[in-house]
This record gives sequence, structure tokens and C-alpha cells, in this order.
Amino acid sequence: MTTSSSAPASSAPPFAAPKGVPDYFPPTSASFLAVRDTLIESARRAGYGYVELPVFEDTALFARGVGESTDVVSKEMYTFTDRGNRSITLRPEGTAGVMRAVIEHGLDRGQLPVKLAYAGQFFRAEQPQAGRYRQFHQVGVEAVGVDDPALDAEVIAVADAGFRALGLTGYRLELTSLGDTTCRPQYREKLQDFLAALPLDEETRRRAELNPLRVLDDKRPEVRELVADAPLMVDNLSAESLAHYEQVKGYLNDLGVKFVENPRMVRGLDYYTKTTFEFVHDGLGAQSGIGGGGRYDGLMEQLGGQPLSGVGFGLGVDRALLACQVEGVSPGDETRCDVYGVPLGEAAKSRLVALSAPLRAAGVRFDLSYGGKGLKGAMKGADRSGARFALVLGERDIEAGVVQVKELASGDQRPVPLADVVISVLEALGR
RNA sequence: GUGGGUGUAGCUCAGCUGGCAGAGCACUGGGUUGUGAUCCCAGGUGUCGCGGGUUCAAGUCCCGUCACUCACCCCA
Repeated sequence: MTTSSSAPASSAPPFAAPKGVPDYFPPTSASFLAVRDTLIESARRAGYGYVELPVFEDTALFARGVGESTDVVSKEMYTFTDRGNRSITLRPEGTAGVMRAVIEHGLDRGQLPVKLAYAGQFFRAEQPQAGRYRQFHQVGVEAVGVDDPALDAEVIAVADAGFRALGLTGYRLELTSLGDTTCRPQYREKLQDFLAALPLDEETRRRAELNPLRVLDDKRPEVRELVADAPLMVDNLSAESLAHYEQVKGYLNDLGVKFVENPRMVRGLDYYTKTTFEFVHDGLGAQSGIGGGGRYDGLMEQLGGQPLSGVGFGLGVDRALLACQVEGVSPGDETRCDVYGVPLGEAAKSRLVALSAPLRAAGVRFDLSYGGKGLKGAMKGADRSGARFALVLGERDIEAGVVQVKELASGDQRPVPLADVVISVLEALGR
């Protein structure tokens, strides 16, 4: 690397990442990958097949699927017009896109349920905050086509197992039911009547009109007190929804998944029905939800497909990673390489470069010192790489047909024949 | 969109009521010519976010501005 001395030192970098988007780089990026992969693996173990879907879709898909009146659609979408004059939106959530793909490719015409998992980034133009980014990452699953409470429980268990596999313990699962198309409208009216009689401020009154459930979840103590006696959805469920809810709880007990009921839980997306849940972690600040989901029985039909039920979740990779950091667990924590090459001179360098191919092919994570650093600098590189062994090679070694294998932690060093390097290294690593 | 907090070295941050730019980590070179981490020595570490004002004198006080951040709202 050459340094340019012509440009004056400047305090501000020439470019900064757009507002509210995270950069992940080593060593944190290793944990990020591990979190994402661990959560996907949990879904894979339950028979969910991976789907890779586009990051942008027709704007109308989200407007119709997520709901026009939601905050997400009304003010948080990244929407633009493409060169064909189509309105395009960067996906703010995952379920609508999966449903679109299921319908478009007729995945629901085979055996049901269709069980799919996805991972990727999502976009919402919100004010950034701890754990809330404008580009964030989720792992999600959707199970479409079977209205079985055991499936609700499975989805929840998959999320729980994923978090547990990460080593997380400081979270809880909150559960409730939002009812169905018969009982929810009735309850909503009942709740609005109750709220209308309360001395609420203008802002809250407006919210009561738009989404009365949300008022129940207000953080202000004085409001909480006012709504303490408000009617609750769980007390006004239809017979069918109530039975469904009870069975979900029963299956969760069978699965050994602990939960607490929170009848005041709010979901920001319109499509949820019946079972809804959220994984909450204390210690993340205000954005405490590390995952959430539920059942969405009207969504497929709403998007022009068959009237099939569905249930799924979205788990926040960024927030799960934060939770890991808060709890002091570091998934994916490993050194950068196993073995590090230290060449002395050009001849040795070309020998080590040549060796890197067979070593890596044998599964050894191998790096070497570039740039002609000299022994001291190259050894320093070996140390910083976290490698267990250094391969030191100089003129004397080449003449003798050997390479020095040095264990960095102990300082022990021994020559091995150059011809047997790969085998010797594998042996030294205990493989 | 609305509030609070913070902007000093690559990173984490000191710097009291105005008076010469600081520490640790990291980085580079050296301390036996073929050995790192430890130890010692030397060294870049800098528009003190930016602009204006007050003052003999501003990192410090005032105004503006931008950025970051936390929170409201909302949510993964």
C-alpha cells in the first residue's frame, strides 16, 4: 500500500454510509453470519425449504398485503419509479413477497402445507435508533395452507430453538390471539366504545379511531391506568378462535416452550389473525422485540390466491446479534485462519504461494504474509491472524527440503519435509 | 416528523472556572544479521465536526449549522 502525500489530511471521510444502515465487519461480521445461519438451520431442521426472493417488488403488493393504513405502508416505505415507469418498493417485510411467489409459481397446488424459510435484508425509512435500522436483516418462515394450531406451535418452537441455539437466555415469549374475521370487528367496536368514553388526548383519540388495540399498549402510566379495565380480545374470542388458541397453548406445552400471555400485545401489520407472538429481550433498549409473527388467514386470498391460511415469523438478525452481545455470547467466534505462511525471500514466497492451494483444498484456513515484510513483520502478521501454526520458510530450509512448523502459543518449532507439508499440517491440527 | 445527549489521533476516551494538544489500544521503525505475542526505545498519530461571534487569547464561552446517538412514534 502506498500512501499519497499530495492530498491534505482531512478529518471527515469522503463518504459515509447512508443514515441508519449498519456496516458489519470483522470480527462482528462473523457473529452476524453465525446468527443468521443458526436461525435458518433451526427452520431447516423442521422441514422448511429455503427461498431466495427479490429485495424489491411491485409497490401494490405491500400496499395490499401489509395494509394501507399501517405505518409501514403509509410512511416508511422506500418507493421509487423505475425506468419502465413502474412503482417499485424495497421490501419492508417478508411475508407478502413469499405469498406472491407461492401464488405466482403455484407452490400451493401440491401437498400442503408449503413450508418456506428466507433470510435477507429489509428496508424501512424510519428514524434510526438502537436496534432499529433503515436496512435490517431478518430470518423468516411461512407455513401456508393448513389451519392447524400445531403448526402455529411449530413455528414458535422453531424460533425459540433458534434463539436457544445461539445461547440466548434473557428473552421471553409473549403470546396472544387477535381473533378472526367474525369476532375481531365486534370486539373492535366494543373497545372503541369503551375508549370513546375516556378523557384521552387528541393524539390518542385519533389512534383509537385508527387502531384501537394500540391504545391498550400505550407506555404512559396515566393512559395505562385509564385502560386497565378495557375489554380484551382474548375475552371476546369466537368459539373457533378460542379453541384454536387453547390448542396452540397446549402444543407449546407439549413442545416444552415457555410463554407468557400478553393480551395487550400489538402487531403493526394488518394481516395478522388468531395467534400472534413476540420474542422480547430486556436489555436492548426501547426496541426490545427480537422476533415476532403469527397467523394470517386472509392474506393469500387478499393477494389474489386461493383462500389458504398461513402462519409465520420474522426474526431480527441485527437485534439477535445485539442480544448476544448484551448476554456476552459470541456465536461464530473463531480465529481468522489456522496456519500462516512466513516467507523469507522471493523463492520461499513462491513456494508458500504454491502451497496455499493444496492446503486450502484440504480444508486448512491458510493465509501468508504479503508485501515482503521481513521476518519480524511477517511473524507479527502470523500472531495477529490468530493462527495456531506458522510455516516459516527460508533459503536454508529450501536447500534442506524442509519447512519450519512453529506452534505460536508454545513457541515450539520443528522442521518437516516440504513434500509432506499438507499431511503434517493436518496432523498438527489434529485432523 | 418531535425532543434529549454527544462531536478531540485509525479506535476507546481525558482535557475543572478560557492560557503551548493528551493517555491507552492499534500502526511503523529499532533493541543479535532467520522468529511473533511479553519488555524497552523512537516515531505520523490532529482543520479539537463545520461556520460565525465575544476576547490580548477559544478544544473550553455564545449563536448557527451538520453529523452521530438515545428516546417518542413504530417495529425486526
